[in-house]
Amino acid sequence: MVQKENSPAPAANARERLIEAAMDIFGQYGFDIATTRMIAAAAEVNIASIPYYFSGKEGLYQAAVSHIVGLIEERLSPVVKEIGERSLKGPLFPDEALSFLEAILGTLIEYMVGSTDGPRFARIILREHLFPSSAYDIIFSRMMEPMVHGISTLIGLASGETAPRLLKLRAVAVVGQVMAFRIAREAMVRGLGMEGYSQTEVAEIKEVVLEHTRRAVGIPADFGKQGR
Amino acid sequence: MVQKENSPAPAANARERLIEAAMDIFGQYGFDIATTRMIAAAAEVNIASIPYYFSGKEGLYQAAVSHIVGLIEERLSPVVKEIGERSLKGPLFPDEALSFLEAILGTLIEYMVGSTDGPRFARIILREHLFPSSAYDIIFSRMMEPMVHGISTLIGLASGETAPRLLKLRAVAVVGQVMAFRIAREAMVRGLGMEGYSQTEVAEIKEVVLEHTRRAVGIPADFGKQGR
DNA sequence: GTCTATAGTCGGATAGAC
DNA sequence: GTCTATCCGACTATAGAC
Repeated sequence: MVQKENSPAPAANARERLIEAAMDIFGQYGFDIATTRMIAAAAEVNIASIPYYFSGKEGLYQAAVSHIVGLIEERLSPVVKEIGERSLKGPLFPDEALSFLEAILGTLIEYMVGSTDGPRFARIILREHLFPSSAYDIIFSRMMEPMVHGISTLIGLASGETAPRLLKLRAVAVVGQVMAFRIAREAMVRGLGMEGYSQTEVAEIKEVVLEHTRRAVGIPADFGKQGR
Repeated sequence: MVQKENSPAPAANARERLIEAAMDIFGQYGFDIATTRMIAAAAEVNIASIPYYFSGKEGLYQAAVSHIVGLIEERLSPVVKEIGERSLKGPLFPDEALSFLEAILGTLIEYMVGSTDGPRFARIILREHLFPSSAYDIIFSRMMEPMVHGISTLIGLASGETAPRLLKLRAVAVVGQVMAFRIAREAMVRGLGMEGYSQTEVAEIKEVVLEHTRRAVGIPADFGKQGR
């Protein structure tokens, strides 16, 4: 697997390198400012590889979005799996549903707001919501739909609320709080005089969002012993 | 003020027409996809007028952003004015602060989520948060900073909370809920099978956000008679 | 102050050698 | 499968007539 020391450098596995670089560049600049030249340069791969492997810039973009969604699925999979296994043994108790909900939101915040790569990926996701492209289908069907469905179900189980529409609205509002801190990062950074969120800030954000969520869902502070 | 019926059509007040069209086109397509040709065509003005009046595409964009911020200021000005006048007579009571807060959020939701032009403008605002350009200063200093400051102050007065940092985080989370419904519009529309928000949906959204806000801020349901 | 014509730049995709 | 060279198209901005 060692590369030739000579100049041209064949750069094997160009496909993977391109996807990696594409997530980075598209995330940083957005679809239309990012150029295939930038991406090829970052991947240290020839520009012609892009139409070759992905039949164009747009194909590469879709592949990158798909990969990002995969990363998020991966992050959430432990909790999702746990919920699945627990559900086999019968319906969740409210306090269980609540702690699953908190686990999901916590993971989301840590990844989308806190980590170094998450925020860049979050930009792509959010951008697709503002200006949906052909890649939005991937985001909707593999990420937004399952997430809103899952969260509204958990809110229902935790709160006892049953109206599905109301639950969906609550779920969107709750997820929206998480996204707000990603979107408002710029304003927060200026207004609070930070330069990006540190671990402390992420912890504070998590605390506020989880507290709001518990309250919004109508769960009293002394919950946990009730409902059984 | 009547125009010549002849072909070339001089198109007076080109400046205003350009700003009007720019808000529309930039809002619909985003800065880089929107072209000066589109805007000039929509404004029924010659392309060369753009560098002439605004010294380029970017200058026109800034002018459009500034105008949008002005429109939002205008929408909120009645409440802001009322708060200012009331504040002269002494500090606000908690229930007064709450109802001002609700008025502001309600206006925001109606305009940014519900109305026909608001959502298009909201796209520009949100986009600037994801990919700040030279126009972000305008948005931050004339809109985000005052809004977060005002809302966190009102939350403080309504809830009795005093820690400024916590209040700011709460304010961002609360505003984030409003934005969530603009961002998630696409997903909501698909997931709930609507096509755009109707008046009914806007009312539901308003109800949910205001309810969450009251609860998040820690105001009991039977509030209003307390604190005096 | 508004227009036409054009210059100058750049990005994406293709052709074809290796 | 990777590379070089090149083409084509599109966009912004400028020059200069009216």
